[in-house]
Amino acid sequence: MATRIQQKNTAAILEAALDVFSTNGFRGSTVDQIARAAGLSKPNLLYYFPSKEAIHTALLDGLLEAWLDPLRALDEAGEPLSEIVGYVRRKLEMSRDFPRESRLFANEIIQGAPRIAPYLSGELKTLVDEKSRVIRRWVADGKIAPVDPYHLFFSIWALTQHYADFNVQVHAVLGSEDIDPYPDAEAHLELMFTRLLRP
Amino acid sequence: MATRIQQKNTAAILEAALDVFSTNGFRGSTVDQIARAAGLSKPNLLYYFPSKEAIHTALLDGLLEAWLDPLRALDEAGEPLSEIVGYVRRKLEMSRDFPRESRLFANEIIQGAPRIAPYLSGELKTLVDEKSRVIRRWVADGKIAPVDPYHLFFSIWALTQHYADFNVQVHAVLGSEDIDPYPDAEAHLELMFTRLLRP
Amino acid sequence: MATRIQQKNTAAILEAALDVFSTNGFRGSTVDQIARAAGLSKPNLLYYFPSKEAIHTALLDGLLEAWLDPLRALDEAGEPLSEIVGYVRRKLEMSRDFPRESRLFANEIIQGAPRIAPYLSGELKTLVDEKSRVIRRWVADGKIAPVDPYHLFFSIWALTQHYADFNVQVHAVLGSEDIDPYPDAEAHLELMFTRLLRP
Amino acid sequence: MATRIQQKNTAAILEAALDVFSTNGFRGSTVDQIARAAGLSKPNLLYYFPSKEAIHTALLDGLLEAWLDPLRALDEAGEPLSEIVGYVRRKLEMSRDFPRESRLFANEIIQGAPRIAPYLSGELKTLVDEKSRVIRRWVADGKIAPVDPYHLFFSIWALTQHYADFNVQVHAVLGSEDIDPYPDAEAHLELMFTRLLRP
DNA sequence: GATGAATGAGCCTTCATTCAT
DNA sequence: AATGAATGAAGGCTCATTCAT
Repeated sequence: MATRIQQKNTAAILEAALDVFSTNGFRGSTVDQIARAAGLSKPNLLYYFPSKEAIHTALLDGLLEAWLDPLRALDEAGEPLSEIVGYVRRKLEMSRDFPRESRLFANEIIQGAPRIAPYLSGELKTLVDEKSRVIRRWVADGKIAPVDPYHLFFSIWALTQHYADFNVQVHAVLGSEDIDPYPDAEAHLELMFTRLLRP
Repeated sequence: MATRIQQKNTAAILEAALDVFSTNGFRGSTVDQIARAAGLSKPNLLYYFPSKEAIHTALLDGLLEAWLDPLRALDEAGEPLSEIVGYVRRKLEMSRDFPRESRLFANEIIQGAPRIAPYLSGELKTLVDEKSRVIRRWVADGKIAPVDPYHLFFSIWALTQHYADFNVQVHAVLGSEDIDPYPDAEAHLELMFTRLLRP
Repeated sequence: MATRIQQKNTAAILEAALDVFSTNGFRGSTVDQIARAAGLSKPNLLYYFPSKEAIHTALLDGLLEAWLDPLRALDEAGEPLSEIVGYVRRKLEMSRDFPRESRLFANEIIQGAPRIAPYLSGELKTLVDEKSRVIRRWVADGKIAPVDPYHLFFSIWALTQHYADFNVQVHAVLGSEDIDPYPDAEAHLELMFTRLLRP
Repeated sequence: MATRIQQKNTAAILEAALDVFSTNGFRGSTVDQIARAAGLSKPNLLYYFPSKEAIHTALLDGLLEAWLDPLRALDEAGEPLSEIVGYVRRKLEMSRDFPRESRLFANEIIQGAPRIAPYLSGELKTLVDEKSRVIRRWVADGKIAPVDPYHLFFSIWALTQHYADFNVQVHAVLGSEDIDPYPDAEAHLELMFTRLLRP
């Protein structure tokens, strides 16, 4: 059972590591950076996690655990269009509220998914296949316009995660750090998917 | 004036570096890796480029130079919808034909654009602003449905680059390395933007 | 006065340390290994012994104390040949019953005796010199064949300790872990020294 | 093909490493020590050998290669007693001329032979078994006194290597660093084996 | 007596870069 | 134009020891 201090420090480390890993990638990050950000000495940090890799793994594990929740919530029994738009909205909220997690994930994928390949073709694919069947049924039933479910999901992921992963570019184009792009993004994405899918 | 050998080696280095940097990121790549991939010794490589950073910069400079071409080609005088869909198609082709360049760019942006921030708020923003005015005019003229030009561009970038940057995930979901996602992707994206923009 | 627990823990530490030091050497052993083997936490172990070095010293002190007993027992008044063969037998029994102690000692000597040099040229040499005089007297009296006492002792130590120190090699050559080499060893050594010394 | 400098530095490293490893054991030795002893910087040393382990392995490989030569030379066709005494003499010469190699080997064996166990039950045992058959034949033919060949070899190894491995103790007992124990040792060992084996 | 927490020093190794040829 | 040799500066990790409770 973890003591108070353990909980506090473990949390501080993961928080710091998320910051560091998500902006610098795994190899670009140093244990020292993380330790400093967590307010610990390097050996003290390694007292809680056996290695740099272990911290990264812990972070990814925690992330992947929650990563699919928005998709899981897509309900076959619901109204098709609003179910899908709801999924888009939830994904966009995740980008807004957990941009570092999104970048951590993006870093992994772009670099060839060395650590999470099994997850992609395992859990992820299984769930996507399951929900794809739902989409196909809705299409077959004429409840939404015909669409390739896989590419539908790719669209949703691409469009929502973009606001987290490419956030620097988004702000550069919008012309200011202070503009919150999410309200407009939400309206825009809702429009896109509504137009695409309305039967 | 560059000799034949100089040209050949410089090209080999940039080709090798693109491979290495795009999959490992800047810090994750070593000069040794690049030298080996280029078939040169490490000191010889550094005879052509003064530093690791310089190779990376050269690569980015070359990339950014061409990066905006598809957007530049968007012609105010053309037919609005097919101009935009044409832009989407060109960007998607770039993802298909130059996925490493796309990942190189993505790596930079995700990591906070330390080296290309000026480009983003300079050249890029200028061009985007210019083309945004075109979009707005088309909207004002009733030639396309109302849309926020910035978020329109974000959509195009997100959707097209996704197939290059997240290619590992795309293939994992599709279930095979051998499937070419681009034909379906093109149809899907064309549909999306047509539905979105048709007045 | 040491409590029951103190005695128990001190003993457990020394027992564990003997195990660890004798197979890994001083530098090759870690306090953690010893603590784990003793069933104690690291700080608790250091409550009983102030340092790693102190444990090692305690072990060596205890060992050296008993190390010379077999030689001390060599009795001038006894029958020369059987006195010497008796000494050989006792040393061989020590190898059989206390192989770890033998390896601890061997490790020290091989590495230049950094910690026990004084003992070697002190206690050990004094006793060896004393017993050498006995041997020389027996030779002079024609009770055993002429032999250099120093090299006689070297022979005895080398031959008997070999079965403890090189035990891995002995078993590899004999072809099995399960063979007990000591009965044959004893016969062999008795033969060697009898043949050597019989007048 | 190795250049002049390579040969020189590789040799210097192995020489230095032999010194350091044979007195401190593997774990007790640091790359820094070896580098300093070889007159190189630490990274420069690692330019020649990829790791500390590799240096150690190179040393052991070279050693084991030559380690069995004296035994291989034991000739079935020769005069039995002088063949065996000749073997003893050659082993003793190796102790005198290559004491560090002997201690390197001893360190390995005492610590459980983690790196050379295969050698012991492979090459070594094979050769020992072969030569044991020779010994047994000589015994059967009445050319030497009955003796267990395995324990005969153990005796030879123990007695000869002792002068290298326990050399500190030998000198402490003899009372001076300046005494050369080998002449007396040779006479003593010759006597031992002659008495033991003369039919 | 005992333990969770912490750390300074050190160790092996990597790497971008420089030097000499 | 090319390469073998060399190095300073880090980086990940270990470890004996100390601190606080």
